[in-house]
Amino acid sequence: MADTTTTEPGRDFIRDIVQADVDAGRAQVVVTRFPPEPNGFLHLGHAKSICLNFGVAQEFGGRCHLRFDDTNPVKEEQLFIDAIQRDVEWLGFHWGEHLYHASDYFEQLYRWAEHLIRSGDAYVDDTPPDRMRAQRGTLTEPGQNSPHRYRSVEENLALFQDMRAGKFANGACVLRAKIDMASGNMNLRDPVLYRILHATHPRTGDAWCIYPTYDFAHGQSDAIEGITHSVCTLEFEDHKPLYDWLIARLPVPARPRQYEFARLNMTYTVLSKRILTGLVRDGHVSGWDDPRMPTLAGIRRRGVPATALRDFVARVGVARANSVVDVQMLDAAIRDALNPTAPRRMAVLRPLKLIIDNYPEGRTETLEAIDHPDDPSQGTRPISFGRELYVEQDDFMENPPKKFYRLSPGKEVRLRYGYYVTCQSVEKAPDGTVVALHCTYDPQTRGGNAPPDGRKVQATLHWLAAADAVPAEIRLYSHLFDRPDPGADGDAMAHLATDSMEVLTGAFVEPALAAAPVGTPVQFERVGYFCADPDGTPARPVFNRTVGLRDSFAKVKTPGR
RNA sequence: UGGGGUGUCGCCAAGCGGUAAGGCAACGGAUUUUGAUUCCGUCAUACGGAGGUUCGAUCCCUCCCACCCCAGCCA
Repeated sequence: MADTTTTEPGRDFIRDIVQADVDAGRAQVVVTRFPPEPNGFLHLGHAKSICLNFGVAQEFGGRCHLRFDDTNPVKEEQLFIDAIQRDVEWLGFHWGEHLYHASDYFEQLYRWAEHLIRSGDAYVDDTPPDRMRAQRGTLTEPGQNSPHRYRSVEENLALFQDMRAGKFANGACVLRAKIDMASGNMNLRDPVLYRILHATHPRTGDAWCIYPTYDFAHGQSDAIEGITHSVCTLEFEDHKPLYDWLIARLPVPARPRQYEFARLNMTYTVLSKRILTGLVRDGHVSGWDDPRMPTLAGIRRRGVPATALRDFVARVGVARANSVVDVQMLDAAIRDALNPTAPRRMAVLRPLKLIIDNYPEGRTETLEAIDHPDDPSQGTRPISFGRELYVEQDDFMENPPKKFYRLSPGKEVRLRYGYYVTCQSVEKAPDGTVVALHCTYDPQTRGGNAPPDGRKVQATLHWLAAADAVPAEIRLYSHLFDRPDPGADGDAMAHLATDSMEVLTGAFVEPALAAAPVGTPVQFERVGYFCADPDGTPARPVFNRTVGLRDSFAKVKTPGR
């Protein structure tokens, strides 16, 4: 079970900063953290952050904490807390003893809030939300001070205690930092530090009815844990002055620093928790782990190994420029991870009966197939051959165009590990559809070897003996959205693809695949990488297509594009 | 004349004053019992634009342009 990163971590500006801090002695041990809010499942964007935070800690011999940023009980659930832990571990990272929750610090944060009140840096404001918004000003106009900005310390302390004691309804008042209502940075216009939320928290239950905001919880939690490098995405850049403002005024045990990098965006994909939540809620997908979802759970179920994801993230790199990564980069990383190890098997997705007229009726024989062309140590397996076989519908054309190498009337091809066969005639249904191919085989080509006369064929096809092929359901997935930039016009849902999943119910696979363990990758020769889905049974396995093989013939079929 | 960022090949991305890495994609060609893999080769006189400093600038300065983020008691 080799589960090591295949691509060495690249160098990036974050690692340069950490290196410089280590070299200059500013950081004895490097401590980072991955701080998800448990309000949904982790997706590819989180994978980038996880690989960065855990990766940096690993490379510098430090540690990375998993910390749940659970400061908003109305959106958070235990279900998500569990899923997040499962996904981080699956990705290959371990927090050891360092599992934390912002909610672990609620009491400490409360005391620090009082500290701010005592130093005159925070006040309780009972201005109604809409009025507060008006007073905040706009991007180009300064805000106005709240009439409650200069309450006495005693009054603020009493009010804040009353907030905690549950004497007020939701929204009745908040605790605000007293900074600068005219600041060009909106985050400094007396930001809210605490709000009243009479809601049950997944961990603290009903112990609290006031909760710290992200701004008040995050930096202080970092400080408590001794985080040296607090790495987050670009949109928090404007929060850094506030982060620093709070750290500077509170008796915190450490002085963490925040650094920002660009979040991951990918073509034909949406990495917005809001939209992903909607897809699940409205039943557009089967769940958070639907194989089409860009969630780690979905990607895992699709059959993508964690190594591929780590490699992908390494290939993408870390920078500060907003960018959109081509999904094909992910596909390439997946193929590169799977190709060297995935055992080869044969499966016919859209079967077409092939009858070998000169093959003795009732006879069957056992042939030998190689499990991996580049890795002899994987060995071989027996496969059965008979008079009636299945081949892929795509591998036959009655009137083939110029560069079609596969079967057509009069054409000879090789059946992989089988024999050379030549198509002699076509059997059609009354409506004209081809129902079977009648062929002859050359007994001298057993195993697929060239005959004594050295005759060559242009194509080698995969096939299955009709006698023991196992019926299977195969699910082919493609992009959930039908345009490269689904969110560009602000309505991603309008670009939900209608054909993102194709279910093939009449497929067949090798007998050995009936018992394929769920999630284990296998290559269906000439088709792609697949893995068994938990929906299947030994009698009727279900396979997910992880990713197709590169197909240069597709370009011949549909040039341009 | 709000604040904060970013602009290097079709897509990512190195580069940190000395004359444009790498990956993906694409395109040739070789090998091939997967039109796969592998292997060889091609693919930025050019770094958003205009000035300037310098022997020399993608890297420094000035101005301009474009795009992204911020007006939640979300994170």
